[in-house]
Order: sequence, then C-alpha cells, then structure tokens
Amino acid sequence: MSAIRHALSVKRTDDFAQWYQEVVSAADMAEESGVRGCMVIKPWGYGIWERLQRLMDDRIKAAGVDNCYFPIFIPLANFTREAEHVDGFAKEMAVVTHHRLIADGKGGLIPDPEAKLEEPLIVRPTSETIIGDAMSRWIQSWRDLPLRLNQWANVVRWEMRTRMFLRTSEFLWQEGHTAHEDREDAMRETLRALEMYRSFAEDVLAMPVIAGEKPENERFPGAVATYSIEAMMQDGKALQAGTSHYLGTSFAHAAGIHYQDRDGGQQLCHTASWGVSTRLIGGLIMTHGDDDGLRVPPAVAPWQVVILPMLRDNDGDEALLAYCEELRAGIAAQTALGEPVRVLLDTKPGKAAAKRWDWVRKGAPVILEVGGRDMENGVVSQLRRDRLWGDGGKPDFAAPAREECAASIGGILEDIQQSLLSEAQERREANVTRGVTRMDELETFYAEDQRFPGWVEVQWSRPTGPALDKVVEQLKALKLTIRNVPMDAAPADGACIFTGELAVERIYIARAY
RNA sequence: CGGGGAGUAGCGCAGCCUGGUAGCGCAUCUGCUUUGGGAGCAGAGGGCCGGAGGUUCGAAUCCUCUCUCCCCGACCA
Repeated sequence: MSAIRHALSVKRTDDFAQWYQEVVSAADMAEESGVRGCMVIKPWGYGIWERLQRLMDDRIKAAGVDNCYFPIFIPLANFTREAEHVDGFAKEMAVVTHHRLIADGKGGLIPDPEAKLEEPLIVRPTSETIIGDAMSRWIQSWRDLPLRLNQWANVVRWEMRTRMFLRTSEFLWQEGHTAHEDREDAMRETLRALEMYRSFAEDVLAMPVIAGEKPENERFPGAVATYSIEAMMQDGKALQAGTSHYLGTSFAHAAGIHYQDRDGGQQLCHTASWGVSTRLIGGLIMTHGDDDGLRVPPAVAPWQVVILPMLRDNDGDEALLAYCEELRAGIAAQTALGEPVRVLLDTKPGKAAAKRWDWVRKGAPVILEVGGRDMENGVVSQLRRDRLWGDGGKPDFAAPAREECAASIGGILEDIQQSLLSEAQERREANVTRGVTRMDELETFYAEDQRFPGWVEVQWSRPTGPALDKVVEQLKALKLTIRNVPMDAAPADGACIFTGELAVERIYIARAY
C-alpha cells in the first residue's frame, strides 16, 4: 500500500507498452502526425536528440570521419545492382513517381499523368548505393583510401507496424560509410564504430549494452558481417541500439568502387557502414523511465537544472525573481560532465507545484523550487529526479544554501549520470541467466507466466545455412531471437544447446523489439 | 499485410443498439477566495462528432468506401 501519487496513470508493471506511450506524450517528446507511422518530434524530444547528435558527432569527427550530405532521392536503378540488398529492402520502400499535381475537377488534386517520371525515385531507406556511386568517382588510387564519410539524415522505410521512436516510417539517424584498401582495414573501421557506439551508449546515455556480432540470419542485406549493440529494456526485452557492418567487396563491386594499388593493379575496395538513429531515444525511455515519467541522463538533458520560482503575483515576486536569477547565474557558471551546466529559470505563469510535475514527467535531472521562505533563509528546495520519493510518499526535497547548491550542482549531475548507469547495469546483470544448456530449460524459462524473462546466455556451435534456419525456427516458436555473439564473452566450454555438437562461442537469446 | 479494438472540445470519455442538429470530467479563460505545494467556489469560451459517399423530411447514431491510432501476429537493417 503506497501513499505515493505517481505522475503517470500507467505503471510499468501493469502495461509496459501503454506505459511507454504515456511517457512519450506526458514527457512532451513526440506526438502523432496523421501520416502513417510518422511522428512530430516536439521540443523536449528533439532537444534530447540534438544533445545526443552533438555528442555523437563530436566522436565521429574526433575519429577523423568527415560529414557530408547526399540526396534524399535515389534512382531506382541504383538498387538493382546489389541483388541481396534490394531483396532486403524492396518491400518497404517509398517511391516517387510524379513531379506535378493537377486539379481533378472535383476540388482535389491528383498526380498529373503527364508528369510521370521516366525513372521512379526511391526515398532513401539507407544510402549505401548513392554514396557508393560517389565513392566510385572519388576514389582512384590507394592514396585516396581510406575514405570515411558520415551523414546526418532522415530515411524512410515503409514499416508495417510502427511505434514512436522505436520503429517509425521516417526516422533520423547518422550513417557512416567508409571505403578501405583491404578487409583488415574495413574490419578495423567496423569494430571502431561498434566500440564508439558501445562507449557512447554507456558514457552518454547511461545505457549499458552488449556489443557483438549478429548471427548470419540477422545480417544487413548484402553484408559479410553485422555487429550490434544490444540493450536490455525494463521489460526484459532486447533493443538493437546501433549497428556496424562489414560489407566486403559486394557493394564496391556493384557501385564500381575500385582503386589502383601500390603495384599498379586494380583492386575492389572493402566497404563498411554504421548507424544509430532516433531509436536510441526509445531505448533511453525504456532504460531510465519510471512510473513518474522519463529520467533524462544529465549528459543529454536539454535542461539539466530547472528553477521554479513560487510566484505569488504580488510585490514579493520581484525580489524572488532576483534571488532566482542569482541562483541561475551561479549554476550556469558551473561545469558538469565537461560542459557548462544547462540551467533554465522557468518563469512561465502557473503554480510552481503544477510546473514541478511537468518537469518530473519530462525528466529534468534536478528541479529547484524557490519560495519566499527559501529566500529569507538563503536556501533552495532541491529535488533529484533519480531519487524522487522520500519517506511518507512525498517528494524528497533537500534544502541546501543557495551558494552551496550552485557549487555542488556539477557533482550532483555527475552523480545522477553515474547512478542511472549503475541502476541499469545492476538490473541487466540481475536479469541475464547463464548456464542454460537444454532447449526444454529455455522453454520453461520463457514460459508465458514469466513476467520478466530477461536474457539467457547459451553456447552454440554457430550453425550456418539450413542448420541455422532450423535453430531460428525453433527459437521463433518461443518468440525468441539470437541477439548477438558478445565480443567479451568467456570462451565456450560445453555443448551447443541446439545441435549438441561442441560449442564454439556464447550467444545471447532474448525477446526483442 | 492478417485478426481484434478505437477515432466525438487541448486531453480522457459518455451518447450510437432503439436516427430528432452534443454532453461529462480534467485542462483553458474571467472573477473572488486561498497560498510551502499536483488549490476552492462561481461563471464563461471552445466541437460542421477522422474523411468521402449513400439511405432519410432529418445522421455522431444506419449502410458503403477510405484515412489514422492501439493490441496480437507476420515483416523488420
């Protein structure tokens, strides 16, 4: 029996899917657009994306990759060159067929039959083919390699079933595309990007992930090897949060990306591609959200500290605002996580208590409420979003002196960042099960009444082709998927759970988004 | 794309079966009261009932088509 009155109407344990949707709307992150599968990203949601984008972009640039921008439209013919690639995408591409509208005579507009395009244009689902075209022109010699490009863009995939941030028809992402002299260098880049994503997820998003290679059946269409980072959501399901692909020479072959080597011979480039998307925000919600809304890690919070003056619409307000402004300036002069602290003095009309709950739902890391009595005592009322509730079902306010509050804010924000990560790490560790060696154990483990099944680590013999298909079918019957082969796992020392043969590596099994 | 559910005021919903031109709660606005906590009282504003056709004297309500959302599948980089 809890006296706590939560800020959301749905609890995670009651209906996780409903809870997720309530967080998205209650935290004012995004809303439906009226266009199938497309969302409007509102300022708070987009602000988080901008933070994430900036920090990721810093890392991409620091790695020596150059940004560029390619067209949203790709000629249809580009897709016909790499057979496997087109097979993987053909069913979900948006196609532009006309370039003009005319009146239909009934007050509406229709595509002008006279304005049909000679060759349809594809709205990019990913840009391998069009960037590959450019690479074939830009690369002549081994001296031009490696060529490492990145673009921030929107892409469109005509998904059957969509969910805000997790799978939308249009989404925002970065896609890195690189060309190399040989397999070794391309693989180095593929794994570099993977490690960049792993550390970014943990250091910036406070989202622990498992980095590893995807099984053959989960590879990007046309790829030789696909790697991913996988995060555990609070319902125990896995979310693929970023991917990095070694594409071999097949895309280079299709696009004609070759170079003259040191001995004067013609060689095909080895290419790689890697990307993360707005899906990371979905992962953020399902990693850090609680029954009061979102909790944004300070590193990506658009506002890390929000000051709410308790205005009374009387003569005292002026002095209170001045007191708050000094507080704001004092905090803005601090640094946290290597950057100036982002602090908002929220003077919008409205009662502080009502505004507090809005910011709780949005997940601002620290909320400072300041009333006349605080001012008299030279203190502020400080609330940490990561530990909202105190004894008695009431928000757990601290009351530091104003100057002390400002001086300590950097440390508090860093502590929140760390504690969100620790909490997520502990939850994941508590929900990874090892030592499952038989299929019937796996079946029991994931029986329907298990509320929080989490992940299971098993050993396997890495079957391929039809043998792998059979394994995938078996798992599918249990609604399970192979997530990846973790990079840092202990060597195999047992039998394959599927075939009984000698195991060669460990894999994670989980239900997935 | 298959099965199920749903679209009525900014949000959440009732009304629909048994047609007679729309209602509740929250939010908003105004006034008064209150004031260290998600305020109270009174009043007010706001909707061509997702869209298009059809039946009818008359459609939120009945019929057809269509769009969008949610859940379960299939699909999914």
